[in-house]
Amino acid sequence: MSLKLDSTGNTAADHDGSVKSIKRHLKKELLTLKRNRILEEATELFFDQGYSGTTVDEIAARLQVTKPFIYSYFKNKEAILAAICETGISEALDVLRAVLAAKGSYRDQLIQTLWQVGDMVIVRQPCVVIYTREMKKLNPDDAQRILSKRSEFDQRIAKLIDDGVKAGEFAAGPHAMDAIWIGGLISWLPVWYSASGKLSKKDVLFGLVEAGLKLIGAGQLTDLEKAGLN
Amino acid sequence: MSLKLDSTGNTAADHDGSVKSIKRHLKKELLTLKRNRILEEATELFFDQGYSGTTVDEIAARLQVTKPFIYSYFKNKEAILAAICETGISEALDVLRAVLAAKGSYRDQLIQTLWQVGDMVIVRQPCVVIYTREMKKLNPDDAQRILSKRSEFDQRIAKLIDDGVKAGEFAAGPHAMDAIWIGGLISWLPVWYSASGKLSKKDVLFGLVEAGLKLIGAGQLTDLEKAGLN
DNA sequence: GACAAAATATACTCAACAGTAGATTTTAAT
DNA sequence: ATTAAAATCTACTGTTGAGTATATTTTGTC
Repeated sequence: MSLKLDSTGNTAADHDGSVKSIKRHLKKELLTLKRNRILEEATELFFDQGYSGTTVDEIAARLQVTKPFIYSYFKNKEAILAAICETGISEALDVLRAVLAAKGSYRDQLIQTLWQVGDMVIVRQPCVVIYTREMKKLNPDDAQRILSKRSEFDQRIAKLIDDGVKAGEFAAGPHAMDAIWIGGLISWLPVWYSASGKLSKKDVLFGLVEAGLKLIGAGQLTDLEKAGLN
Repeated sequence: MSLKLDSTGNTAADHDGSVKSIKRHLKKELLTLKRNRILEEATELFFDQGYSGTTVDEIAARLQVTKPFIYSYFKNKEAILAAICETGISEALDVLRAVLAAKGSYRDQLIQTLWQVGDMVIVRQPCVVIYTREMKKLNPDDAQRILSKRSEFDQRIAKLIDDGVKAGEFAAGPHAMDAIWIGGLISWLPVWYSASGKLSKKDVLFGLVEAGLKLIGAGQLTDLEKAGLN
């Protein structure tokens, strides 16, 4: 039958015979909703069973739908994987851009970056884990596109550190690898988070920010700064 | 034809018609050698392409051998995976036991543990990575056996910390999670190591030891201690 | 309510791959 | 040299799963 949508039901409908444009709009929304539901279920399955260990039929079954349905939204199985992998990177990049666009000291920008991106990574944990695990199974085009976003991320962090050093906010010294280390810290957050199992998201994020600051020699997190993070 | 052995050739043969027991012995050695070569190639392939992404025929081809050959050494594909996964844990446990058996202060034992186990983990990188990636594909029996070794590892570390605290060598306080954190540090070493790509094994190991010491509040690594590590 | 178009399902194809039965070669001892 | 046993291969089976051609249902429009 029809695709199993979110538990929110959404029986809502503006029933008057209103203009086409509205209907078109609704339709488009429906399409992306369905696409997203496919990605949600696929993400959960890939996360639990791995990419190769998951069949397209399984994804379909979860949605109470059949295989060709999936194939009308994605060219092939690998396209689903690519979409999932891209989600994590894209959102991280969006968050980073937003943080860097806001004004503030470099120190503040770094703190915010770690906190916000860290938060996003924890929330999108499965995407990030799937990406690191299954990267090698992407076709070259997808791999390239995603990798270039990943590079932009690293470069922006490197520039932030560089600017901060020039402005005298961070300790001078060789920072060549720091951006990579910070990227690493963030990437491995999901593992730390789920491995410990007991720490709250907030605690983990505070830990991340403090580690990041130590890494580039920007000192401890002050109580005031702590209070500013929610 | 015959199994492609190590590049060392090994045409050596004590040619005299010596006693059976020697021949028997040689034969047994050959068997384990072959088994190990299968594991070596499988490890490389699983590491690069994942477990599901690797066929038994591929493993056979690498050894210039056929599939039934493999199946005469392993019950099935999953048994190969289990053997690989077990290698990492078993060797880590061996190293840990040896370190803990040697006398020395608790502080020294911790330093040695981190250094030696860390070294082993870097060397056996692929096994460790494969284990963390493919764990879920093991059958319950294998998973249980391996997990119990993993537990013994964690418990011994926990005990080391505990003893060290009681002896006043480590800072008192809640250490409930520290063993897990240390286990985590060690587990993620391969990723840090290969991700950075530029750091030497030694540098990474020094970093590990220092992180471990900080974690349990045992202070910095002294120059003397550094000198003692090779 | 009829009809075109869109959405979704049924029922298949084809290839890849784990695992095996039985033939063939190699080894080692007499 | 002969022969039994061990080692290894050839050639197969059965299944699974990605991807698709075609039928059916649903939706929207007149």
